[in-house]
Amino acid sequence: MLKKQQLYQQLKQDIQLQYWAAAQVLTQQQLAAHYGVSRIVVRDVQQQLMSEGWLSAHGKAGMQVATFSVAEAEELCMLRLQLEPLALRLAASELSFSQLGQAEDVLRQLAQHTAMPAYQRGELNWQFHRLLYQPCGKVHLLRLLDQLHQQVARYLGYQEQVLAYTDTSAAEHQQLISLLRQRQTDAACHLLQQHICDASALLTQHLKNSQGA
Amino acid sequence: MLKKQQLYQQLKQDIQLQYWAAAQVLTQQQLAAHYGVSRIVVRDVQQQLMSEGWLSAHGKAGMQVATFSVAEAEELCMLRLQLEPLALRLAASELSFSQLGQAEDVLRQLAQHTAMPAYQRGELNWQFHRLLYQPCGKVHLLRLLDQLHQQVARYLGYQEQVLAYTDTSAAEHQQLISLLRQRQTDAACHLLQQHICDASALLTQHLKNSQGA
DNA sequence: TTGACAAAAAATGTATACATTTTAAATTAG
DNA sequence: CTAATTTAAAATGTATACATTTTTTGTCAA
Repeated sequence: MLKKQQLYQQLKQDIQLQYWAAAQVLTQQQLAAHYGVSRIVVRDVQQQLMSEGWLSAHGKAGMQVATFSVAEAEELCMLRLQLEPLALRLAASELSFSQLGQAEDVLRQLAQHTAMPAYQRGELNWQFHRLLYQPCGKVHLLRLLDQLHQQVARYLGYQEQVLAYTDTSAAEHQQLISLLRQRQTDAACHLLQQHICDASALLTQHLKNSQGA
Repeated sequence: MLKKQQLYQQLKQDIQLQYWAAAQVLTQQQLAAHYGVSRIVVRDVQQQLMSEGWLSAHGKAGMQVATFSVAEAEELCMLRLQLEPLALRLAASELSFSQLGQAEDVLRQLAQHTAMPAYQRGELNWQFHRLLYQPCGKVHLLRLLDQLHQQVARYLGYQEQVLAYTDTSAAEHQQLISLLRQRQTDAACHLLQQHICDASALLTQHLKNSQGA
């Protein structure tokens, strides 16, 4: 029960850290040998990672490490832009002060531990957003947003550039909280929209830079 | 390679036709024995169907046939309402006349073969919509809409009541095509929105009825 | 040299077998 | 009789083994 979950985490991270290069074709046997597990486990993880977009089918046999494209990045951002404000709007009236407090605690963690590795900051950042959406109570929407976040995280690649992104947004995060506390839903949603736009711009810019290199 | 796909189709259909009742707990062994395949195949299919919402995890072991709730149905409809007009808007300018023609052919099939089984009509209905969205070129969005359609199909349960739904919408479908042909994108999107609203109302009504029974 | 075809190698799909975990039953102490 | 603990049964996770498909290699004829 742990082996599968373990391999899932490890393989995903190895893809994100580009140990396995984008577009590289991997075989079940290769992975099974490399990680010291049976092919069965690899198959399970493979299917999961394929459904999450980390791997893609490659012909009749084999799987390919997902590649990057500006178009895909823009699509992901567009979907975030479409769905996250919706989630926030649905959640806003349900948000308890305790939940807002939780979200603020996450922000404080981000502010205090400036030396935290990039991927951890990324996770905390999403945790913050997620806490705000949670009370909307729409399971499909929330799962969808989780998937989108994963995809975007793949693009960010846990690079240190993410720092710039999370730092810039710290002020916006605080403002978002205070708007929500005052139940100014419209303003909060609008700010969130802006916030996602900014993040999107940084992502596509980052992507264009790294593709040029 | 066919056995897996075969079981996938069969099991999904059996769930939809309520051979396996909602909320029923199934074991791998049970299914393996019933369908005459190895547990490995069942595992693969199980994971796929879980990610598509037909099955849900049930404690530490076992899987449960997904249940129905008005809230979930409404959420699915809301997401359709949010995303399908978006897809149509993005696709509208790219839609070729040949593609519009294809869509019309599907409509004609629906109109001619009135005795077609409900599930086939449902598939054709989605094929029509899908053809209109396809040219938007957003792979994630399209995959997402496919998943949503699957979920809604699960709710419709291939019951004959679906007929009412598809019949009512025939006129709207034609009108949609003609608006798109004239590149009246705004009007087309608005009509689509209306169309989905109608379908949603029928779905939730159908659900409330069948739950009362 | 090149292209097609045949044979070998490798990879995947599937089944069986074993190990571990989970669930159910049974026994016993209170 | 109830509750807790132990024991047995069943289900799942994982590995190995076999069958089938896919890919590659190598040979031969044009």
